[in-house]
Amino acid sequence: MPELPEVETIAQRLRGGDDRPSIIGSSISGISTEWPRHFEDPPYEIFRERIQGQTILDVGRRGKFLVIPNTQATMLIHLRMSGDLHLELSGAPAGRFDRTIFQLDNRHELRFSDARKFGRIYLLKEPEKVLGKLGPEPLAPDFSAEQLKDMLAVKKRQIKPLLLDQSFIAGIGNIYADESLHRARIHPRTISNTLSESQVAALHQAIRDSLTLGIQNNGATIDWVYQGGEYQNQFRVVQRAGEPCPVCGETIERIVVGQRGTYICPGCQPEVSI
DNA sequence: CACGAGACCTGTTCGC
DNA sequence: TGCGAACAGGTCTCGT
Repeated sequence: MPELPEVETIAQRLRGGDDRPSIIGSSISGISTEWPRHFEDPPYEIFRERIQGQTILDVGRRGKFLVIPNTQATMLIHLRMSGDLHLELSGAPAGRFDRTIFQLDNRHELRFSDARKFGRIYLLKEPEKVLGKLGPEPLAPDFSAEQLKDMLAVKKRQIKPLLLDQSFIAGIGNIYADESLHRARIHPRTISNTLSESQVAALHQAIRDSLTLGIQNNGATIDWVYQGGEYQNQFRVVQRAGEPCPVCGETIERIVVGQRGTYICPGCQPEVSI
């Protein structure tokens, strides 16, 4: 489910306000899991001991990680493909895929729902050990087209898989990569260091626009996994194979790039022959 | 360094 | 209706 806008939406929801309870300020009284492999570092039994009694101080986001500092350390949660986090009253009926549950001292539970069990949880004194491997935040005010140009220039990779590389730039996933490349009129197989300066500027703008729109729409709901987002209604190419491109009218195609399903408009995004 | 294949998991949807 | 194949918003590791 989650790319940057979806994770940002979840972080905002967990911060509460607006009739919604917050996890900030509550303490974790216990945890339970049916999938101990959620716990990457430290392993479950140690995690369980260390998290006991910790007070949650904040909920933030870095790339696709939820960043949850507490009294003694920082918890990181990565939702991978099918994860979701939601706050429920203790005793509320369990969801089908609720696999790890944090009991809070405010009569609520933080539930990690994860159909495919790919999600991972960390509790680290030094979260930079994990977060430090991430590339820049695409929505940071100081992330400039100039910086992107320099980053692209030193790589010789297909642009789409490069955008999906979290050490290159953080937070972009399959959907926002496709939407961004369509907005920027760039074919996903274009080699990064062959992009013109104007293409790079367009890509920079397109990435920020699509991510911002995603956040403004509470993310995208595509299938049964994640609910509550509306951005899917504004997709230009994703999941629209066979439909006319909203920009030029050509028929949208689904291809495969870097082993990922990829949507393009062949009119707007001509493949550059090398 | 760059890339493809295969793993990790389970659920839904598609095609015959 | 039934059944296997294909597909899914992510990332890691291995081999070339």
